[in-house]
Formats: sequence, C-alpha cells, structure tokens
Amino acid sequence: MDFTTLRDDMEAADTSSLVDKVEANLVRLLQERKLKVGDAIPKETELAELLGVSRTVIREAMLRLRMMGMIESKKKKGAVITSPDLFGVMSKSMNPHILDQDTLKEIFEFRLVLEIGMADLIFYHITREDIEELKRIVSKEPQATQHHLFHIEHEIAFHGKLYEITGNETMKKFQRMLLPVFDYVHNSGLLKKPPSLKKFVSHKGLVDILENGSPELFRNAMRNHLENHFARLFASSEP
Amino acid sequence: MDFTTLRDDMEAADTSSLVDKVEANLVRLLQERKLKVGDAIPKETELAELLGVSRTVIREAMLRLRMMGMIESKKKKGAVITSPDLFGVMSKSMNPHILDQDTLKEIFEFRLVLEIGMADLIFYHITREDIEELKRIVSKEPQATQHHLFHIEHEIAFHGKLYEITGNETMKKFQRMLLPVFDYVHNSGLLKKPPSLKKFVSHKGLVDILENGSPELFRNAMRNHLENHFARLFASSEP
DNA sequence: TATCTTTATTAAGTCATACATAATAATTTA
DNA sequence: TAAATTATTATGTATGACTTAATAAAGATA
Repeated sequence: MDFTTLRDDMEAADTSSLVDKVEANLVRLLQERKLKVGDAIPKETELAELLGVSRTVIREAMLRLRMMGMIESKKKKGAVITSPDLFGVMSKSMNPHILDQDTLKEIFEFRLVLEIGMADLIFYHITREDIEELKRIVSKEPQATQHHLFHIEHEIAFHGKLYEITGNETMKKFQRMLLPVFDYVHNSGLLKKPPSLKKFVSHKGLVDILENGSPELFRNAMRNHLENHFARLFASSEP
Repeated sequence: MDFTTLRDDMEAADTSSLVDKVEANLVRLLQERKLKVGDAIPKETELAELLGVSRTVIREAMLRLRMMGMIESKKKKGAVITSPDLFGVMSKSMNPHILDQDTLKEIFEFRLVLEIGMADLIFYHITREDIEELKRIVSKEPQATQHHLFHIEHEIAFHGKLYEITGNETMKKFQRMLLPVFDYVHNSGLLKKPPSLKKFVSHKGLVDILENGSPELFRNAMRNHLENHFARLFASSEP
C-alpha cells in the first residue's frame, strides 16, 4: 500500500488544526484506495513518520476515525477498516439531560414523522408471521389499571416491531436512539397540555389495517393513533 | 465547582479503557452538575491531577466530548460547555464512498419516509409567505431539455423548502446530511431499474394541496410524487 | 508429527516532560 | 487616556519511555 503522496496533500491544506488535516487526509485516503472492511492501515509510528507529524497527532486523528466507526484498533494487530456506525457517537450525545429543550421537542416530532411515513415500507416487507407477532403483542396489552411502566414497555414492543418490519436497520437504530428522549419529553413538563385520555385508533386497529388495508389507510390511522402526541405538541407552542 | 468525587466514581468503573472511563465520568459529571452552556470546565492539568491520570488521557476523553459537540476548547480560555451538535460527527461518516450498499439504500428510504410523514408539521407551520415562495420555486422549474444539474438544484430547492417549513431544525439538518447520499444512490447503479419517466403528482400539485388541501391529501400526493423512487426501491430487492 | 505450553515480539495504550502557539491580561509608552 | 508592547496562561504539538495485551515463534510433550 502506498501512502507516500499523503504528506504533499497534507501540506496543501489550509488553516485548520494539524489534527484536522491529518484526519481529513486519512479519510480521503481510505476512500481513494477503496480499502475494504478488514483491511489494515499502517501503524501509528509509520503514519507519523510518513506525514511528518508526531504520533500524538496521528493518535488524535485516528481516535476520531474510531469514533466515527471507520476503524477499529487492537493491540498488536494495528487498526483495520470497519463499516462506519452512523449512530455510534450520536447516541452518546442523545441524552435528554444535555440537549436543549428545542432539540428535545424536535426529536419528539421526528419520531411521529417517521412512524407515519414508513407505511409503505411496512406494507412492502410485512409477512404473515409479522402480523401474527403483532397480534400476540396486542393481546398482551396491559389494562388501564396496571402500572405506567407496563404501558411504556408495551408501546416499545409494538412500535419497535413496526420498525423491525420495515427491514431498515438504520431506521431501527435511529428509533432505539430516539426512544429515551421521546419518553423523557413525554413525561417532562416540556409539553404543556396533559394528554387527553380519549382513545383514538388502537394498536389492534392498526394491525387490522396492516392485514386488510393499504398504506394510505395505515398512514391516516397512525396519524390518528398518535393524535394525543400531536395535540400536546401543537398546544405547547404557537406556530 | 466541586470535582473531588470524580476520582472515586472512576475507580468504581470496570473493564473498559481508561479513556472510556474518564469520558463517561466527565459526561455524567457535566449533566449532574447541570452545567449550562458557556460554563467553563477545569483545565486539563487540573482534571488530570484530580482523576489521577495523565493529561494524555484527559485530552483524549475531552477530544471525544468535543467531537460530540458537548464542549469547545480554545487556547488560553480553556473548555466551555456547548449544546451538543447531534449531527456533527455523523455528517462526517455520511459519505457514500465509505458506507456499505445496504446502509446507502436504507438512507435513501429514510428520506422518502420523512417527506411523507412530515405533512402535519408542514400544515401546522406553513404561512402565506411560504406558499408564495414555493410557487416562486415551482415557476422556475427547469424544462426537460435542460441540464441534469438544474433539475437536481430545483429538487433541492423545493424539497428543502418543505423541510424548512416544518420549523424542525433537527430534521432540516438531517436532510442536508442525507442529500448527497440520496443523490449518489439515485445516480449509481445501486437501484436496478431506471426510473420510469412517467409523471406523477408534480411540485405544483403539491403546492396546490398545501394551499387548499389537508395533511391526509398531502401525504398521499407526496407518496405519489415519490413513486419513481419507490418503484426503483422495490424493484431492486425482494421483500 | 501434531498439539499444547511457554516465551518473545509487536503495536496500541498510558505516562511524563518540554516546547510552540495564540489568546488574554498586564505593563509600558506615547 | 489610549495605543502598543510584553508577560502569562491553557491548549496544541512533539518526544521518549514504559505498560499491556494480542499474536507469533520457539520449545516441550505426547
């Protein structure tokens, strides 16, 4: 593998910090060389020498790549390319306590948008077994008298299954990341109006539509199912 | 500010790397102390002494926080808390050339889902001026004879405006991040079947609905508008 | 010979120290 | 008093040494 042109490229770069340059060059390099997952990259000391910078800088740059999920490094073996994990870092900052209120609210909205919009994906991928499982989940729906936590768990089981059906791993990961935030916003005083306890389209109703309906019907039903959330959203801020 | 309990907490932690522990402890600390944006955190040497680790480790941990957008550090002034940028790191790895094909396709789907699902947000926030601007954008729609790039630009202008109307900055950022990937997938051979050039609901049609219709109508219209994309998606993989 | 165990090697992880750089504060000078 | 100069300070970078764990090599045992 030829890393010799790297230094020139780097010196051509501009104002930003040294680590920034090295990082950018490494990223560029990896994609230029079309390195596949599993391929090894030179060791830190070699890179340091090649780029004419200290090992400290190389390490900081590689740390960033590691955070992006672009590489993994192990002792003795060195670093190898991996398929980047889009949500790795993001999920760390996805913490209700360190995000500002506006962002929290926007994330709340994000989930609603996703669940309404994914109707077509669901209908395209759904199988007989999926429907059976959904029915099974619905049948375990907790009574109104039961503890709050049971309801949350049930919500997660049902809606999580929907994401699973889409077959879209990225979306599923995204949802898993959103969950705690959603729950936090739901229970915090962030959204003014308490949810009316009126019942809209139920989980069972949604499953019926999945079995016999169409994406259009499902979208509207899901919108209705989420009405309480929307109501709180639109009640707590002027457009 | 009292950072003295930090060391004990840290020593209670387990197997992971030293930097991992320090990172976790710093994050935990910042949220426990409810530090506000702009508040300064102790300097590297102080933290190093307090935690009983080298400055190297502190620096690596802080570098991670910086990547998450949780802190910003400037020379002499030290580091201060910032509101985390959820997409900062993500957008770096959102590179068509380093993502695997499955993920690329999933991101493609992601956009479609969002644009169908965000109907309610649009209707809630939209103003007279927004509609005027949309009409202005539509009026500049390039002819079929014009260059491919004009069409792309027009697409971005129109759909970007829709995201803007939602008032959801998070979603807007997300979309900006998705754009290059979407374009890449659209033009690459990733999706088998070339788009049929049949015309479905046009941009103008969508604007009409925004003016006189309802979220339900808009969702269905948008679904139809995106039909070419869906067709390619569903043609290139078995469910 | 084949397999298990021990030892050596290697590259990342951690540490300590020194110096460079740039932003701020303090001081001098006009 | 205000501008210009100098000192200070915290991060940024460099260097060399040491630690640790994974791998490879060598050796022992069957």
